[in-house]
Amino acid sequence: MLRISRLTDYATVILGVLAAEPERMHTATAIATRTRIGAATASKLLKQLHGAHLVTSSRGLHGGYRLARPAQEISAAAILDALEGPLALTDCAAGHGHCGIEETCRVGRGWQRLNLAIRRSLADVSLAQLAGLEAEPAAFGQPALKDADFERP
Amino acid sequence: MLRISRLTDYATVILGVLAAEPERMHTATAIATRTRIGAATASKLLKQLHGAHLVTSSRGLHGGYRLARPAQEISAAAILDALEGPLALTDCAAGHGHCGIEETCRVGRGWQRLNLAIRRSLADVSLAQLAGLEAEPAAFGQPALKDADFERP
DNA sequence: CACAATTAGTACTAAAATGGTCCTAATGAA
DNA sequence: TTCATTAGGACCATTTTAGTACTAATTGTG
Repeated sequence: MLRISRLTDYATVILGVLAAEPERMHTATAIATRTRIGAATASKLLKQLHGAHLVTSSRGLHGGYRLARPAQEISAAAILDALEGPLALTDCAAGHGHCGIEETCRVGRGWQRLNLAIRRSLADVSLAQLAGLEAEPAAFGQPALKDADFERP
Repeated sequence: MLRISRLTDYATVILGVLAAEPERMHTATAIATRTRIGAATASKLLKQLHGAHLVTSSRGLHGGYRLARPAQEISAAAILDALEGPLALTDCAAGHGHCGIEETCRVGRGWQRLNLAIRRSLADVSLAQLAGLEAEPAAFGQPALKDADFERP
């Protein structure tokens, strides 16, 4: 029910560990033991995060992973995108049209707007905040839902 | 990826049909043919919606379903709740503690806050808006994310 | 009353996503 | 060279999701 997958949750935990010591290299197994996530799973996640350019890697002895940029500059939306692909509340919202269902388009547009609103919320939260590393609350308070979202064309 | 299930989408379409003619009774099969959703599926969904008190039903000849309250008073959150249970972005957010994973609690709290923000967005959108029945945009613009959400205790 | 239309409830099945593991290759520092 | 390490697959078990089917209960109408 509108939940992120467990793997995405894990990934956030992993990123949190990396964010706590951004300068050091962290091996996949070290992270795995530290977070108590299965080694193979942690490794897979790190690979995905690397593919999404959220972490950098280096192989060989003394290799490992590191955050690609400061935790303040990694948004929850970016993490979601990396792990679960672009946010799309519904099939219709994902594009391709062709719902085959009458009236869906009307409803579908509604979901798409909600989509946008949620995405804004996600974009406004950084890894630093998610992981509880931020000392002070960031400059929030922008409406996630804007009037324009529900104006009729 | 943070998507509602297809059935929930269907349910919204069905509710949209009911909302378009709130005074009439609509039989499950009529709705099914009108929306091109499978009859058995539509019927199952209507039963669920009835269980959640979003529609009222009456059996027998000339029976059918009807919206339980005006479309303006049915929120997207209520629909989500009816079809997919209470919103919980992560397992941890759903309660029961015992993540077994170190550090998760810190991260988990972050997700919970996002949870709240998203839920606010969902609560602020009515079926009437989702289905495109609202003549004018509602009084939106309240921040879905509030500063307080990310203040550290 | 008897019938037909209609919802209620439950059980079942097929398909897809999810979570997790394992293996082999490539890499790079000591 | 050697060994710790990431890269990239393939693979499988489990759960969730979507959809169907069947039977019972209810109620207006002739």
